[in-house]
Amino acid sequence: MQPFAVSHISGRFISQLLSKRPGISQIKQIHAQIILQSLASTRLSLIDSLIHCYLHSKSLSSARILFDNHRSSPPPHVLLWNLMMRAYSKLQHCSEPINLFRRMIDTQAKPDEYTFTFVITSCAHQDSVLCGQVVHGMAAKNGNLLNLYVANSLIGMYAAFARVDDACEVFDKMSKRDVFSWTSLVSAFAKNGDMGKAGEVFRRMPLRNDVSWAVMISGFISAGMYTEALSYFQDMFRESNPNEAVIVCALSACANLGAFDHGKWIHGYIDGNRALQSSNTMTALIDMYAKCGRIDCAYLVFNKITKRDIHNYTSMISGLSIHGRGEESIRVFQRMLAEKLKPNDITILGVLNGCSHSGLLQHGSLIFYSMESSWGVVPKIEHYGCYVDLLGRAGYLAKAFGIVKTMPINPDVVVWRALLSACRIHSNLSFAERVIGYLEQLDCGSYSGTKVLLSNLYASLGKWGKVSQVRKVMGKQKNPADIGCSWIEVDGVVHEFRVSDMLHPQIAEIREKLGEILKRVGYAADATRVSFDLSEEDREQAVAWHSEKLAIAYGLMNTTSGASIRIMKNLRTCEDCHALLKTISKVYDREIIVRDRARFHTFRQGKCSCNDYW
DNA sequence: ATAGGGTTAG
Repeated sequence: MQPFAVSHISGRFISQLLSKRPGISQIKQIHAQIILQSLASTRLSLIDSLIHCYLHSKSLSSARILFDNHRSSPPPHVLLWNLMMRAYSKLQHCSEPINLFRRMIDTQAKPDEYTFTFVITSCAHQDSVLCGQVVHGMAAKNGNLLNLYVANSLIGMYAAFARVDDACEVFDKMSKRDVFSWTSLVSAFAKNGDMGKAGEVFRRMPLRNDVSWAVMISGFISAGMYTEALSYFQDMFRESNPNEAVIVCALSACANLGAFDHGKWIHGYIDGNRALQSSNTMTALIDMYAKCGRIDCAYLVFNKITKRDIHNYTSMISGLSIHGRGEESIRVFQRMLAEKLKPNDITILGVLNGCSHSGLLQHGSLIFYSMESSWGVVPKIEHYGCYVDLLGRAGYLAKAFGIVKTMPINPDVVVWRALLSACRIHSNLSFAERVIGYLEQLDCGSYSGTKVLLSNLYASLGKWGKVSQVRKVMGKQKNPADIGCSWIEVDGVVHEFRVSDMLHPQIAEIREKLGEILKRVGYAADATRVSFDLSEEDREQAVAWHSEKLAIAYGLMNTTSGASIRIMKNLRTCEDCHALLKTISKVYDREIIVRDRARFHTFRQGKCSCNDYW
């Protein structure tokens, strides 16, 4: 039977067509012609070009079929292996480049510097240090280490594994380095949490670009050094303009610091740059405003978005939740479902959190029990933690304990803490002791993490003998990151206070003001309740120096324009401070908003918005 | 060819 070929097209002409990298529908027509005219057997290079074209139009599966078929008789050219590997190495968490590399070695094909760059990159995407080291060795044997790209990708791979020494070794042996080599080395130190060294290398760089700045700024953020992140963000403007990644990072720093004025400035900058207006920046803006205590501004950003995606919704829902606006959080969630958007695990976590803050047991239970069947999201440990928290806060201690005992994942410290927290809220010591008894029986590592909570529980019930008993078992395990630390933003400047630190330039003034406040509100600190981690001698000083109180003093001293003082904190508001804030809000007639980790408490006229806290 | 990103309960 004759093929339907309308006219005969020469192999040479097809080759020319393919070299122009046509679109997918044209490629398919040309592919059909090659089959119809049996050109594949006479001109093998046509298939190679065809694979090249399929890869160019991102049709990886079509390319793969052709590649696998023609591989047998004359083995494919290195270029073709490389092209296939490059395509797969663009996908993260894909082991195909390594599989292809193995097959390539088996067919006696000789890898070149391109091959190694792709394979090394995908070793970094994979979680395989060992694989990377083997490939490193092979590249060395092949004499490809002198290639700039190969060495750069090696530094990048060791950076991904936070293997600083290996990254340095490759870097030191290079004869020529570019901005990629330097940036990757900075990234290695940053991934390792050593921002001091990262900064050193960063300053030594002969040339920096926007990515180099992004690596530093995001490094500071993962290290929890938000003030430093913002200061680098400001320095950056002298050299280059921030890109989307940097903007998102800077907004995250503002969110963590509660730096509203700074965040607002960045918002203005985004409004003036079309290139920065993306779903990512909108999501980060919503999050920033919510975490700065300005849910009204978060709404404004959210409502202005024309086509809202799942991340925008997630950010808005979580924002409403930390503000204790559970009903609204559910309403936005339902609006999202009506728009046929499928929630992800974090969206569900956000809405569950909203339910637990607002005591919406029924809504929360419904979402928790149907999340897998309705949206295909398998409950993770975080969701269990949230649900246990929801049940516990609502007073269903036995039901919550039942969930913990029967859940399919091993409960972690967070879950136990949520359960014990609920016991504290409902002043149910005997139930807490039952939980502790159960935990001791299990004899697992999670017990130690709950001791702080148990001691807080005893403290809130005035059982001081029990408190010191538990504290003794805990011993000294002070984590520097957990030391009391508060921030307050006044006129665009973020002021940071730590327990017993004297670094603030106005510390003497603030101290004086604090003394005045304490006297005026008739406040007597109960030294037995604060800072058990400190020695006896330090304790009294620590009470007076407690970072949060310093921040309040500074706020009262300097917030003259508005009635409200906003304080952001990374530690649990301690009990005596809570009492102090109530008194101050009454005596000074100020509204005080405190952020405790991710939750807001508003103090107004001697009352606190959250009644479940103590 | 090689480097960088947010949304998470307590």
